[in-house]
Amino acid sequence: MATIYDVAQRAQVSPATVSRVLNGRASVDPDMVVRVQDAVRELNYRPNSVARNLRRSRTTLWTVIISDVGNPFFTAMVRGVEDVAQRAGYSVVLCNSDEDPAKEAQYVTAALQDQMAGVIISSSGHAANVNRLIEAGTPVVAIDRQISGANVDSVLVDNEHGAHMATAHLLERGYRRIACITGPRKVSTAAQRLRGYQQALREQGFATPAALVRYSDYREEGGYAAMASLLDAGDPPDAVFAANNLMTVGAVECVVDRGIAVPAGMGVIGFDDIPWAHLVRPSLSTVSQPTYELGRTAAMLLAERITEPDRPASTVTLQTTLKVRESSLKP
Amino acid sequence: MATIYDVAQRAQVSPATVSRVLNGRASVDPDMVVRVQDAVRELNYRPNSVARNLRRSRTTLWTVIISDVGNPFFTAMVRGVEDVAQRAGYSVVLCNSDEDPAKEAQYVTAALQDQMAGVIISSSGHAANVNRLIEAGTPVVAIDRQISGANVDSVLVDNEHGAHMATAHLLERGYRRIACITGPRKVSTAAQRLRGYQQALREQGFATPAALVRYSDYREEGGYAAMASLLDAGDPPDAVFAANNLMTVGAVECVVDRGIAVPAGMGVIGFDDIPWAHLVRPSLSTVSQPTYELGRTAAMLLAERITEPDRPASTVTLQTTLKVRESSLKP
DNA sequence: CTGAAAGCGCTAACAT
DNA sequence: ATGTTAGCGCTTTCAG
Repeated sequence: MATIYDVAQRAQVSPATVSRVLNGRASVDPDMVVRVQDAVRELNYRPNSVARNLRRSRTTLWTVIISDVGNPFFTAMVRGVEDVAQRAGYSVVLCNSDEDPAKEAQYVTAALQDQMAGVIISSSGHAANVNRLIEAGTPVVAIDRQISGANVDSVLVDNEHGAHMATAHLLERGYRRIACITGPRKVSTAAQRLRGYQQALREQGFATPAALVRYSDYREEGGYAAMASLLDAGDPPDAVFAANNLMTVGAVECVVDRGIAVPAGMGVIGFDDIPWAHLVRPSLSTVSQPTYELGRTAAMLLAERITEPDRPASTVTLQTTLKVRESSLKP
Repeated sequence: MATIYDVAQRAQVSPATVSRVLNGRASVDPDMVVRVQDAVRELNYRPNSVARNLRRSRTTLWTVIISDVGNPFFTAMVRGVEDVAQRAGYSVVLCNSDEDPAKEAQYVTAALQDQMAGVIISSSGHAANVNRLIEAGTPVVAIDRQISGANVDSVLVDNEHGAHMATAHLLERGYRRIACITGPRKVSTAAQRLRGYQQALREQGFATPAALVRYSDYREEGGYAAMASLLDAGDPPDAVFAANNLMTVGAVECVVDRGIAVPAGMGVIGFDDIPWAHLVRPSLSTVSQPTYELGRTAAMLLAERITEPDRPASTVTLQTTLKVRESSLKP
């Protein structure tokens, strides 16, 4: 690979001048500019960004830490991040923590070592990781999941409200024993969606027995198992609200396997869409999230924080929408 | 951030010794090892990998270039890559080319500038990009899509055979006017799957009229449009083979919108699974690919090429499986 | 406006 | 076995 010295030599100028031409930061004699550009072309010179990064002590890389690449919710979100990142001149390193705080910690360490320009994180719960980044001065944005005990830019959705809508809708349709399958205890969205569910029940004068609540893992298998456990317990539910898309799929599979009809024998509604929800029979009612927009917003917040490191942290909350399809329509 | 000099000073040794302890490359006096380790801990020292990379003139980053992050096929593949990469000490930068050769070229340029340790690419067709990498000495593995005119390690599936199985299955079930919706002309998988389809027809003595073939874009909307075009032409098909998962979904949507029954009025089979194919009604018959394994294999090949740059390029072809579900069962 | 020179933090000869 | 030293390729003062 040609270096900046090769270009300088060929263009009969100093390396400093080549650098100036390349970065357009200072004014350079037009003749020299042309000579440098010619030399760059002739040598097929591309600046070595590793050297540049070392010198500037920053990179043009963002780390995005999500908890499940297998979940279309996160990939759609990442798409939103990438589109903004690319436009702003950053590349995105995608990291999959698998809901494992240890893996998450590893990725945070890597982000620190690699001098990442910024981090967007959907944290599995512990504030410690995020605080390490903040202390090191790395710009961070929390996405999808709140981080208690860290003062950080955040992009969230109205989880409580969404869960409330879903539950109220089931009540309105005549379901009376409504169960809730929520996510891991440490994850903010799990707690908030559970709270929205409980509140909707209470408002209508219904009890919120713990027997109808299951904490699970936001995965398909977890949703299946939780549903099985609800059905095996005495006095099973007549409807279920599942706190994410994959668990909804798992729950439906379980219900189908048991030969229970949806929505007649069991009403189902889930938080977050799955692709092709409309092709599934019965089609799945959901609380729909602005997934792509979530990513875009986080990316914009990160870009802003990078240019203005000292402004106060802000939290953006996006709205969810109730999508009533067949699975929640009690005949 | 603490540097290696800070650690050296605190441990009363030279920076070189700290480096040796950290990298475990040479033998160091046990006492010093302990002193260094203590200093590292006390200063919370993490090596700056940008500096390390510059010095070693290589990084521990892989670039994975795929054509659609929104397609679960690619994300599952990436999961396979990541699992192997992480174990081998590499991080993965995921890049989304959106089937756009220009975007792909940008990412290749970035990979070159950033001194990426290796690249796994599902190319949109032009060998030029891949050749730039090879000429620069960057280890490359082609995944999912063949690159003609480049001598490169490749991991593929038996596209022709898979398409052949799908088409033969439709014939066997009694469908007689079978259409094919394939991918972009430049993409190797599109050509191969089309060829498998044609061959199966010819073997059974059927014609392969161009009127029953559509080139599309491997996207849901494209599948929908291609199906619409097939239905609007005179003498419409009684079955369709779609060359990827998203186009299958689009085709089914179109058929449903037109009020045609699947599989009675229209048989449908697709290449590559979609998640929850079994929940969709009618459930979709598919040619299933070992997606995760594809990623794993590519990653292993890349790791091997990095350690042995001069060995001859090899091509691994994985098998596909016919998954007969409801959508292809003519009553 | 331009060039010389100093380093960013680390590793790998080389010397001891 | 350990330390000294010279860069990796680039940007950015600082002089001129």
